[in-house]
Amino acid sequence: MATIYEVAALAGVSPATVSRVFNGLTVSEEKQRLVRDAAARLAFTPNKTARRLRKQSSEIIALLIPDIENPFYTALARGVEDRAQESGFSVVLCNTDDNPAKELRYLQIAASEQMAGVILSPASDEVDLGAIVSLGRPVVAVDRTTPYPVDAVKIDNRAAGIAATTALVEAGYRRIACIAGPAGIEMTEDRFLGWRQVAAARGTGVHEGYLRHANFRVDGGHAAMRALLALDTPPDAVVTTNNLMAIGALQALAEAGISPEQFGVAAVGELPFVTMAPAAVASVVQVRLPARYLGRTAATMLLERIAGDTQPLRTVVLRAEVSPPPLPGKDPAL
Amino acid sequence: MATIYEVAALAGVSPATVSRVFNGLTVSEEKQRLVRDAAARLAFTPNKTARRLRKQSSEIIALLIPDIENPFYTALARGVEDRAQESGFSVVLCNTDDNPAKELRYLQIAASEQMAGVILSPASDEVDLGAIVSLGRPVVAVDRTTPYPVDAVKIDNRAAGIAATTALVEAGYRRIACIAGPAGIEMTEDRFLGWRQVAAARGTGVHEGYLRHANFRVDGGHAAMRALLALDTPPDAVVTTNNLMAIGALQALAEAGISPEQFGVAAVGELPFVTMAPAAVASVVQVRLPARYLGRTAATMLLERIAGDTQPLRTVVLRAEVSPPPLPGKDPAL
DNA sequence: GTGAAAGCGCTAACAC
DNA sequence: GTGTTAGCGCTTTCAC
Repeated sequence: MATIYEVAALAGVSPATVSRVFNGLTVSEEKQRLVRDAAARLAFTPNKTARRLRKQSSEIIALLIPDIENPFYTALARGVEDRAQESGFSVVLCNTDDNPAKELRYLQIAASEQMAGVILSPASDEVDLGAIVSLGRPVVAVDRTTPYPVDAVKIDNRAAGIAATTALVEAGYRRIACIAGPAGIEMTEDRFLGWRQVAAARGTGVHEGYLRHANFRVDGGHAAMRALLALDTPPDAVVTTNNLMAIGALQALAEAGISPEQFGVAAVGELPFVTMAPAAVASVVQVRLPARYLGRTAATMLLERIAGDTQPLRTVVLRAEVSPPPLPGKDPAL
Repeated sequence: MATIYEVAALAGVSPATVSRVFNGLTVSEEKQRLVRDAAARLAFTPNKTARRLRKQSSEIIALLIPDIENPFYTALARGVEDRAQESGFSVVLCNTDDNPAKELRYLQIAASEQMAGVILSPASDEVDLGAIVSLGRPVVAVDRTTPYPVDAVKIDNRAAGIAATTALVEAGYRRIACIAGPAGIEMTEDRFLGWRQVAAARGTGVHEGYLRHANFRVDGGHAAMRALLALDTPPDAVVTTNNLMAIGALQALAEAGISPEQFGVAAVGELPFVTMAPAAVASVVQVRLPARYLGRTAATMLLERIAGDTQPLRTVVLRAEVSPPPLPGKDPAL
């Protein structure tokens, strides 16, 4: 790989001039041409590592998500990546598995790699952002929050829980259960509080055992749904606080020979890749979360901070909406 | 961030000794202790950027995939990441969108970032790996191949296509169509050649218009299936050469009021997140591709090359298998 | 076993 | 507008 010195020698200018050309600083037309020609002839690419060492910062942002196999997070990642790319940044995707130890390790890597900033969906409230923040690296929390004072982009989770539950009530269901995520994560707690609020207000009664905590994955939703069906007075509908648990619940229902037309299912989140009959799909309430936009917004905020924006901490709250499934063959807009 | 010099000063040794301690070179017990204490007190973390500039190489590998929202690739990425992590490497995930321009850009980034190696699923045959290879960076092609001489890990695609089609023939279907991916990608061509071979051999006859090329996404499969159903003599079964197009096909069938029990569907690839009734699921033939293992194998090969392995180029071919769906609630093993 | 010193390739003062 | 030069923090000869 050619260096700035070789280009300079070939072009008959100083290394500094070559650097200036590649950084868009003022250089005479004439020398600019000489430099570009020489660079092209040597297939010169600036060495990012040297530049980073010198500048103490890079054009890489770290994105820490709990589960790369959850379509919600891949859509979010997509949003981050698209926005980052527009500004010439690259994204390193890190999968934390909701494991605080992995999360911490990635934060250390982000620091020692001089990454420009971090977007993360914290695995737990205890995540220690102190080290990275004190390094002056901007951090944005996305989807989930953290007690640490950083910018955040989130969903109005309470409203989402309310919307999901209300839709079931209005469809005539009266014994509405809730499959919530692990206790201790504000995002899922807000969603199930929305459920509880509606259940209490509408007098549908919150039966004993109608609240289930599960992991956020398909198997968690599946097991929880089976348990609900095994109750003495099983529910006639269920709200899940994320997308994958809804899949698990639907699987358990299918195994029990129950179609979604007979049993109310509402998910906070969008079901990925549904292949059910249109009527069945239509009967599943989906509170669509703007995952991609969430990522794009987080990236935008982070990039602003990286650029030196010093306004007070912000939390952007996005509103989810209950909506019909998108037409097949249509890509959901941004 | 503390530097090696500050640690050295505090420990009363030379910077070189600090470096040696952190690289596991021979240093006396005594000084080792001093250095570690000083490092701990200063919360010292070695600066990876400086190290990389000096060593001309990093512990980062680039993974270029066509579609991060396709569960096949996220599973593959998962395999790469797990294996990389075991060796202390990080993975940068890059989404090429099957766009040669994006792919090229990422390859340039990989080079200028001194990444240790590249694993990629080429967007096209024309991808130019010359630059990165001539830099001495190892490259492994995964899932898809490239004319360029690099290591590769792939599926026996012809066999997969044969298996999918044979299963439909044995189930009694006689008018079997094929929804293939874009022309010009060897992976999908091999799969549809498997289909054609069986169709010809079994005398099921390859009707005019039974072969459809589509993009690899859900909408592509959906449109292709609709077109097939609109034929004068529509097929009674279909083989799709990837997972997402199968989803699209199933959606189109569902819209037409046709259940998978009535119309044969075979997919090369695994349907993600199925929520259909067990009987319907069972009637869909899925040729399961070991996505995660594909990724893990590619990562292993790459890491061997990075470590200096100079054996001749290898291509590992993995065999897919037709199998029943995994039990719900079970995570597919590695 | 340990220290001194020379870079890795780039950027940013600082002179001119 | 352009060249000279001093590092960024680390690894690695080369002496000792």
